[in-house]
Amino acid sequence: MKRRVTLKDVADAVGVHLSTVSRALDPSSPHRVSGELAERIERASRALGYRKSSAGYSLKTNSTRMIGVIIPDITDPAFPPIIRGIEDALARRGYVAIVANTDGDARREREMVTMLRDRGVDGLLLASVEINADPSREEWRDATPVVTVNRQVFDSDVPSVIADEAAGMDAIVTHLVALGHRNIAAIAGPQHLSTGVLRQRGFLAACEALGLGGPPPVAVARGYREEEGERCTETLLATAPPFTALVCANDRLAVGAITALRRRGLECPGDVAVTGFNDMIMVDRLTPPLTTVRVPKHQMGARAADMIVDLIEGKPGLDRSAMLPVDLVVRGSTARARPTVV
Amino acid sequence: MKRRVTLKDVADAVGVHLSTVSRALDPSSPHRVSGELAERIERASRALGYRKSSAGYSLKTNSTRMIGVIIPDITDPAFPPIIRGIEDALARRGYVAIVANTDGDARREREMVTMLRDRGVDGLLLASVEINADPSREEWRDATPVVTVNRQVFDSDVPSVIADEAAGMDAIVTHLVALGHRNIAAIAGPQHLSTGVLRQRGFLAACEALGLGGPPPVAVARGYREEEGERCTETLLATAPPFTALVCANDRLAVGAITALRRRGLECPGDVAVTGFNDMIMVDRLTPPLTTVRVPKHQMGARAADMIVDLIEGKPGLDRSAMLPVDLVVRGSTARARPTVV
DNA sequence: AAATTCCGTGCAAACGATTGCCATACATCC
DNA sequence: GGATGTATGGCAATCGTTTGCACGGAATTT
Repeated sequence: MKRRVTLKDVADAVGVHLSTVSRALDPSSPHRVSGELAERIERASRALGYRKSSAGYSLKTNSTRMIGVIIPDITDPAFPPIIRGIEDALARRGYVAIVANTDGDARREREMVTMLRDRGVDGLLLASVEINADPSREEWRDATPVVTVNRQVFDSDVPSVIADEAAGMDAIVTHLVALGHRNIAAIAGPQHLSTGVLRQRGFLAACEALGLGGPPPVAVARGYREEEGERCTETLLATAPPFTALVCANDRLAVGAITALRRRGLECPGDVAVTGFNDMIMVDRLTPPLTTVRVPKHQMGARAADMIVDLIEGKPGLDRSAMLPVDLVVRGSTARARPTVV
Repeated sequence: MKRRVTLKDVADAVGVHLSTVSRALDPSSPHRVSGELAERIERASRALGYRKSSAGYSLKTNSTRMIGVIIPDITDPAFPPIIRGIEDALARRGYVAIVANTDGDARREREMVTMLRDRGVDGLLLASVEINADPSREEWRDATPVVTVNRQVFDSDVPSVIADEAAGMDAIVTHLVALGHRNIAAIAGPQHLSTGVLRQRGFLAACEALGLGGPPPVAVARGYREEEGERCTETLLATAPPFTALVCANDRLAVGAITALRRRGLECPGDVAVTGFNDMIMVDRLTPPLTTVRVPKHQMGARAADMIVDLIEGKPGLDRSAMLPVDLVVRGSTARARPTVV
């Protein structure tokens, strides 16, 4: 068990003071050390295998170069691509992520936040937030920078990076209408999440803009889960006027919807067209492949990561928030509407 | 920007020395402090909002309570459940994970390892290892405990937690044979990964044990990806003798196989039965739902996490390695063999 | 030539915790 | 009653950095 190599060790090897080594090794030091000496120090430190102690560094600078990432559940296919984007961008800037799952529980979210702050994270990326501001969050926001990703809190100045939900919904409805659909129903997402309300608003606005008349039937899901998609579909089938297309707030809901439809003897897209949102993994392999909106998940995570690091390092900071463009990806779950309505 | 509360602050508040506070707050301290005093200290620390500085703690104790987790790609649905298991178990014991992706690149794996060690992780969980030992790993294994999860390195004493691959394959082949299949082909996984070779061995052994005669045709995939499943299926279709069942080393390969089969006008399970391995998310929603082997992913991660913490904390350590039982889950992608062979 | 600025380096004080050792006080034992 | 323990608490060293300040000498200015 050999002792670790410290600044002092390489200082002694070169014959200078350890503070000089510290400065020589920090390229951004305001205090320059002569070129030749820096060279020798560089060599010695490499030869001895010196590695800066992150504990010592953190203690002194009060910076850990760690970012806390809080998500509902890493097991939901919607999140891994975002996390990957975060990790990639963070790595480029010398940071790492610590991710924590809340399972959608607000209390657990608070626990995770304090746990992460205790660990000294330099900033927090929240993919778990609900639309109404958490008052306890305001207390520490000045101490720990926060940006939300994929979701946002309404009526608040917490920076966020989200997708252009409205544009996505507009693209979907436009597509459906072009296929001849006039009777469109929807399954909305949970209304305490920004994605849920923004997508629903977008859907409604698009229907209105395209002159579909009267408010379309919508069932609202209690969570982005397949079973909820099934339940909402049953409800719609039982209570709503006949429809030829079903717009779902998210891919998993759409998957559930197709299951429920099929169980009722209705085929997709033959009898009813179904659309998703997100373009998560595997939906292109379903039968039928799902028509959906691709949200730039990796880019979204990366952008949020860059944003929080900018905030932490006091960089100029281009924008305080970002809304990323989305693409409609047409696959097999949408087809021309049958002349005869179901 | 108010200064953080330190041990000294609460010590001053109570009127004792800070070392006493340190002891009072550490339940496992061998040095006991009187009940009444401990009580007052406890109260004061809570009142002042004291939180131990993890930097100070780490510097002094040389322990960060962080575990590095290295995986190929968090975006592959096979890994999030394992990671979740790791995180849950780690959290129970006061640790957190830092996960890094390698994209299957051995050089990147080494980079990530040094990055994590530089950050001072107390241990490493490797889901990225290949079967042949990395000599560079041996150097630091005494300094940083390692356990591999989901995969293992052969002929080495690195502790590992894996699934019972052989039993899984045996269950599959047995199931298929019971359905009347006699001509079974297989798509094996990459042979530099333990899952790849173990599952193939298991498959071959099962075929032999069930007296299927001659070595069955197998194509080996270069990676656990859908496209590889497609490619291997094409190969098999073109070069192998006719088969009624196709055993795939993993779910994603199976998904690709079904796609390729369908493209050739062959239906699953009507014309050929297809099986996967892993039971990843969504495979129960495919058409047909996939028959596969469920590996206890969450438990696998949790077990590995507990194992490495035991190693770190010098706990008795029950076993050095573990092999978790698996279950066959029969769904729609397997059916009775047609009398007429394809 | 004297005065002023730089530049490069060393010194030492933090940062916040843990822990071996010492001191005190009191109980216990013979 | 003296010796020996046994709790309890204080002291100070230590972990490895960063960084403000001092200092000497060289370069530049007046």
